[in-house]
Amino acid sequence: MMNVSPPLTRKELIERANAIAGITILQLANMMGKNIPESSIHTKGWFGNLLELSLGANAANAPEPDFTSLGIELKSIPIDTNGKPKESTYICVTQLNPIALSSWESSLVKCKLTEVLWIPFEANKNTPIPLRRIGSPVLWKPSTTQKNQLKDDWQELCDMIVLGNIDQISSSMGKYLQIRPKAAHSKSLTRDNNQSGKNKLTLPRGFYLRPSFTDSIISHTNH
DNA sequence: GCGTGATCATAA
DNA sequence: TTATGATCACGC
Repeated sequence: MMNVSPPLTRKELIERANAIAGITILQLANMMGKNIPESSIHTKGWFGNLLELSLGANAANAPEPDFTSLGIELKSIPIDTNGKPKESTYICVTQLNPIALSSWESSLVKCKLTEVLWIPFEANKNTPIPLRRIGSPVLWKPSTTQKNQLKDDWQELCDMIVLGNIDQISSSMGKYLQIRPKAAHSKSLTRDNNQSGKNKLTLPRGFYLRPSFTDSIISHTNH
């Protein structure tokens, strides 16, 4: 399998992403010497990993942006035949300690969403995986309005956690940013280390962006 | 278990 | 049809 080194500049990263825009998943897999899985049931995240390899992402599974030195996060985003996001987008784990909950400015969500390279790809079930095409990349930084929207949601949700009410959080909360389970299974447990959490065990959760938010990103920038 | 990459499956 | 809650795989 070919090894791709990290891009040294934003420009180089964008050029790499533009170079694969329009090709199929089969073509990219061939370039990287990878076999395409039959089904995505047991290979969730496969395409995201293929993209990381082919663009030279280097953060591995560390809680920081994929292109570490550039501070840019990579996100693949499945789109339907109308170009709309098919799924919400996972951002990061919901940390349950006082420092992580103390301010938006120092939060992992803000860090991950400082700058994102979105790579849309066709994901309608009627198209065989190998024939699905990769779309044009969108390099995005949140606007002031978007930042405020995300911050408001983050604050509301984190306030609940700080008050010891994490188990009252529902996925329906948050206009654009939501908290949902992120675990191996529904019986998974993690410790709530925030000061009002009384060290209770709770289901691990993550932050996700709703499709309405990501749609505004990818359809805005494309025309 | 934690954090990464996400999508599945069914209730609403 | 859509969104919530659940789940799959992997490195460490």
